[in-house]
Amino acid sequence: MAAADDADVPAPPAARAMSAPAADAPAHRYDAALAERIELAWQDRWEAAGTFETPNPTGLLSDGFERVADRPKAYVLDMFPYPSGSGLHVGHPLGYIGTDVYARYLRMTGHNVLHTMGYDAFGLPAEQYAVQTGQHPRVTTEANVANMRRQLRRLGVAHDLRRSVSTTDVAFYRWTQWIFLQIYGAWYDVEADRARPIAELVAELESGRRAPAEGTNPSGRPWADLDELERRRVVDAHRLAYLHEAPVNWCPGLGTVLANEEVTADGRSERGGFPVFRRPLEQWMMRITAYADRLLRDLDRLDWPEAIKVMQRNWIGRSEGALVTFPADGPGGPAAIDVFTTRPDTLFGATYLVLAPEHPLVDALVAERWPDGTDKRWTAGAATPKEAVEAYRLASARKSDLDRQVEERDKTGVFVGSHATNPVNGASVPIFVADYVLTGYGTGAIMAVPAEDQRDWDFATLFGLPIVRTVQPPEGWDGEAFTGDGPAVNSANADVSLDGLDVAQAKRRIIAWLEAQGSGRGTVTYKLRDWLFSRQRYWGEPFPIVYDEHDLPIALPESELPVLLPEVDDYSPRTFPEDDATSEPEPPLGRNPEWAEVTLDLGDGPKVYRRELNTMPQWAGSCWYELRYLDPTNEDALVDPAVERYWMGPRSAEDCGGVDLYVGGVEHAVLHLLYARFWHKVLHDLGHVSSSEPFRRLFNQGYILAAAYTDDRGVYVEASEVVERDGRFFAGEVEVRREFGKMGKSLKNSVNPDDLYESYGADTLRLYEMFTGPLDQSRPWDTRAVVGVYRLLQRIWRNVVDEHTGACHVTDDPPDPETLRLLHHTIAEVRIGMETLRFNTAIARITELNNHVTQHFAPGAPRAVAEPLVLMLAPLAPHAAEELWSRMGHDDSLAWHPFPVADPAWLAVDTVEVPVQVDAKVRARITVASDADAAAVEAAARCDERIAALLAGREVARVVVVPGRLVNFVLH
RNA sequence: GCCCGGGUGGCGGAAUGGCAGACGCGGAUGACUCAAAAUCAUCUGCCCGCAAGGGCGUGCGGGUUCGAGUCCCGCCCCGGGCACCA
Repeated sequence: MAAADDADVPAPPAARAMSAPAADAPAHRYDAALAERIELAWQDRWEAAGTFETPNPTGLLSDGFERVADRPKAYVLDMFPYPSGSGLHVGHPLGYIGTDVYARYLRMTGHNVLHTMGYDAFGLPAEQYAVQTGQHPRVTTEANVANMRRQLRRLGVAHDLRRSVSTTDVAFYRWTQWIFLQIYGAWYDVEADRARPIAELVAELESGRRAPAEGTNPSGRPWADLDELERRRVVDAHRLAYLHEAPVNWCPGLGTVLANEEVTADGRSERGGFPVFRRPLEQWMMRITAYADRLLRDLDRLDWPEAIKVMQRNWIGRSEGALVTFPADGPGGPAAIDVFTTRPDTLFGATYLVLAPEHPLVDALVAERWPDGTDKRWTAGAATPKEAVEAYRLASARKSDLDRQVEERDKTGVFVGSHATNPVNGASVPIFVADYVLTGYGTGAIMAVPAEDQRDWDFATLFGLPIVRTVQPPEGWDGEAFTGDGPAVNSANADVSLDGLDVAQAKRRIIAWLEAQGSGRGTVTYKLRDWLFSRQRYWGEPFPIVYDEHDLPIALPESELPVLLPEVDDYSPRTFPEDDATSEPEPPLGRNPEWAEVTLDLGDGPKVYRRELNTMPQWAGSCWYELRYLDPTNEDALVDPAVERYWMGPRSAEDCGGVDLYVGGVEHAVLHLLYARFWHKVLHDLGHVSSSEPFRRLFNQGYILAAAYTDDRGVYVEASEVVERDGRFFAGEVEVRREFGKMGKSLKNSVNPDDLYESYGADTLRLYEMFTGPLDQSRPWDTRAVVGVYRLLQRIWRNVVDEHTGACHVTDDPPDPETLRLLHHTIAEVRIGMETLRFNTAIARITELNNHVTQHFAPGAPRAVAEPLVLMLAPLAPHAAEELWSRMGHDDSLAWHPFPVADPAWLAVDTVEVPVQVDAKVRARITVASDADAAAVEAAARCDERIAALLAGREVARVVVVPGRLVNFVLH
């Protein structure tokens, strides 16, 4: 799940931040050196005491559960990071700090909190980094994971480290392979609307209760008449993981094929930006389309940002319409062309058909010669339809998606030489091949209605095809295709008339008619395609699949798991010039011939089998890691069902269950989040998990942006080396241009957290990142501004600890009522800030309280204020808070101490200051009893000198009094 | 083109339809200091005014309301997603 900027060169050392400790500073001032001592000491204590180890209700990790058994549970999760070779920059931990603050707050408010962090360590970038450094990917990956663990520990995040996993751990990927076997061993029962074990399908086929599903039995003969191999093929065609020969996204520059989701809109690889070409290849596919409707429907049950839901809805792309069959006369005899349309109401205006170049019926429809009088524009100058179609197909296959984009969508195509019949009016319509019709969507064939579809209009105009309006455009319409609503026209035959109906009515009537005629039916289509699951890569999970002498796949039994990733001489992928569309994928696992063939006894005695040489995509591990965190040491199951039910189970009949809070970036809106939902639903259907969704609540954190600088070639220069002079920016003597962008290697504007620890400490870094804005917002990094929260910590410190002696100097003086009112208001507001993930406002309220304490009680604060203040600080700056707590005489960690509760008695106030307005402009403020009624407040307002002067001699038209809020005198 | 977000001081950002700019950075002035840093104190939206005070202010234009940053309509700009999906 790595973000795109993670391809890997070690970062240059970032600039040293400033702030050297003053030579004559008091010995016990809170400075960076003291912060470091405190932080390292508390990190050791937490670890030694197992402070953040979270017990399960049962199983290996259940020690101590009785202590938390009556607490509500909370599962807080960060998106699985990829352990980058260059380590963290200060942008990465924004979300990790946020979840840590929230999780610590939940623990202090009485929850049993599960929070840990693992590593998505397989995949392309790890492999590329290893290739660059000449080391085995396992070596570099493990070193990167160790470095990231060190950096996170230094940040003070309260993770349960016993639960930390890496996708590359054999003990982890064994279960990834096991889940693959479950998916391979399942099929989708459309009537039951869920996946079921494949054995149940076989039993139903055997018993005759069920016939093979449409498209799974090419011979068409009944199951009973099929031989063993034919039966295996039929069963395999039902599986949720299946082999399929189809055009795939081949990326020569990366040397692998990619999923649709990994290809950008302009036809390039999301990672690396290399061109992607369509190329037919047999690959493993995941039948995610079987879940399209449930993935769409269940979005309504999720507490996710609306933007993400919209992106998933768009990606799934449900559209309702109709399948219509057009009979055709091919040279080889009659054929039937099924088209999908969302506008069956426009059928009377269909004046030609278009098939995608790869459509399987094209060959059967190509005529021997051009019909007499064929328009020259339709032939592309070819002597015969066959020549024209072949040339066109070749040309479009050679185009990458990028090329198709560049050509500004000028319509191209050729006539195949034959005609079809429009079922509603018997009209003979010409059949074209054109690449504006896509193979993978609908049926790969359309009926073209130029009057109501702009694409068809463009094509019809270019090729001189007839245009018949079937929806009356409004008065004064001067556009081309009309896609709006209006009364149907020109839409009647002897049997049925749509004329005068609106679009929705016309659709219903024509679908009914088509169904009665047997010419079509209403149907639903999705944009979502099945997920291409094979990669020609070394650094991924091997498939638990072998092939027999018939080249048919066989699942390895569970007892053969894990299938270990073999050693090979050269694990680097075979890549090609990035535009070499004709290159052939070559999986690196094939370089170990001893591994590639294996002798096994799978029930028929020892036989030689050929192993699957592709590996799984990086997404595989992140599809289920949240389940493994629950029960990471379980060797008998991916997760104990009782443990899953406790942490992720539904809370009510309507609840989908899942993680209580999932925090990560928007970039995973369709990739990871869709794949993970799909796997989770399969596991749910097969009875392995009780939750039907993995992530009940999703929150997108913003990014840390930072200034980046380009020279006059537009090349980024190292931001830490740029200096500002008179509002202009220079790298050495060269003037550079400033811009702002997401912090990362590509913009050369990374800031290393290690430098911040050295200059200020981890607590200051944590506070700074939380203070600059609400968690879901991106914000620019400004090293100069870090000092603000550093001062806050120093001031709090000084209110508790004597800077010169190090002694605690809190007093036992009772605070005055004003202070207590402020304290309890602060508690109430800090709680709101914590619960809404707006930690910036919580920090602001803490700052105000501390400023008040400084002004009224310096040098030492009353204990009755200092203690709740420190407890409120604890989730945000846990080390400093622990240290202060301990210096105030407490032996135990405050991590489990109850969070302060606001006393309602102190939230109520005796008097309030309300503004008095004249004509909605504030002219005075008066202080009144907080329970004063409207008449009393108005009377008090009229008594105010300034107000009295302003009202003197004027007629008051109206008086608005909102008790406790304001008074407004409205004059004429 | 379509679909989402978002426009508030020099900057990051606060504001259940009810005192716009909390809190912080930056800036100014002062205290301490030989001096500087650190620390502390005061001020700091813009304009007019010596002041008291007044005027203007939440992208632009309208509307609803006693009252709009907040609600409604129409624009402009910025960021993101999708893009020949029939």
